Amino acid sequence: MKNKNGKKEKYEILRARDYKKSNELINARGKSTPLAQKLFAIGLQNKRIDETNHVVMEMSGTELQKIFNNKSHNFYPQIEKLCDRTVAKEHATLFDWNLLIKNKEDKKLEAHQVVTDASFKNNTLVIRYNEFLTPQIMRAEKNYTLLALNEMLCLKSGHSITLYETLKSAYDRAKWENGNKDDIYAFRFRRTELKFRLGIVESHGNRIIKNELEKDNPDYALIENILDENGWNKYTVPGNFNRDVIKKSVNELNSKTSLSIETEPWTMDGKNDIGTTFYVSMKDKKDDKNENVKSYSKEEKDQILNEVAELLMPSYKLSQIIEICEYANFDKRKILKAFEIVGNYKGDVNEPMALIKAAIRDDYNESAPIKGKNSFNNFKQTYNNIDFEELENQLLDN
DNA sequence: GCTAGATGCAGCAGTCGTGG
DNA sequence: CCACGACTGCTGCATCTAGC
Repeated sequence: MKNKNGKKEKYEILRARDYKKSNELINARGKSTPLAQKLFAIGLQNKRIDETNHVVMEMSGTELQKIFNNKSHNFYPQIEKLCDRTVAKEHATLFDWNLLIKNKEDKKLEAHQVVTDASFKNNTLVIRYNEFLTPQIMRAEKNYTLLALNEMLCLKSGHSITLYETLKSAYDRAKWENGNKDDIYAFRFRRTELKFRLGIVESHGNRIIKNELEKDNPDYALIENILDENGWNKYTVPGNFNRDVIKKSVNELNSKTSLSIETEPWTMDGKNDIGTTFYVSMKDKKDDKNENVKSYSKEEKDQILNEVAELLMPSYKLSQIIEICEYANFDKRKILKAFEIVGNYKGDVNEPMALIKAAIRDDYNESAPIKGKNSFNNFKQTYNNIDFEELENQLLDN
């Protein structure tokens, strides 16, 4: 956790960041590994476009090892394997990450390989993404979902990561449609649709399946039959799917993220359940505060204070750091994020303490550099940046 | 001293089955 | 519906080793 000088390193700040993912990418069906998804989210912090209009992300192996808190000497070979096209087929690589995306014009499903090139040399991981993703990644300021990197990185299951992004995206949209009101929103998914989204089943290039998926209301019973006939289906017993995928992921999300989720089987005509209804809300910030006050002992508070002080002294006085820690109820994520915002602030900061406190109070959610004082509250505008035409198209799609 | 490769072990994730 | 377990493959981690 600490380098030889006893200082906290910048990956701690990195973990406190958010990442943006375009809703189209979130809603795509496809298969990937948790590691590939995490690398993608981390790489978003340091992306560029190369001369051939491909997005390239570069990450140092040492940093990655720290972000993943993996001290294993087997870490580097793992990354190398991820980049190796020639490894055995059962070993997942970055190149196995495929997405099925609906073309906006003709609504045809297009299969895309997400990563076109990856290498791990000289302790640097370089990932080059398919050109079709360039606008998705670089122009994600419209119609995107803001996701917390630290929440995502601590999720172990790949299903949990996909479900987290899917439900957070759906929640933000519902919230925007309802005048930015925090509430409990319900989302229904057919089981087969979830299997595709989570990459549990694939179309295997089957024409009938692809045709159905292109429709506005696919015949999921037909798709399921084809999957069964060809032995491609998984979780043929609905209860097993609910138990091993839905329940497991929802438990993980409830315990590790800001989402609060309850589920209910979706039954049709009183017959056996055909899917799941998710009731999603954001955990109450007030409750969080109270929990934090209760859950941090004096020793834990001292520990957090020490960690924050190591990072921020001598730029800030100890008295200021104590003041901020107490103001944030020792919520390390909020504290680091707030100090980072002030660090990124381009204009004059007359009263940094006031700015930090405001960031903590509003749980400020935008990690991009702030251009002017008036934009300080612009996290609220996040939901106003949605492209109306896109949204309409998506609503028609569903 | 630092970085990285090899190996073995424990535990976990994903999938599926059984029995109550 | 639930609890539990079997099985497979992967992950995390400690330890030892080797090269620079």
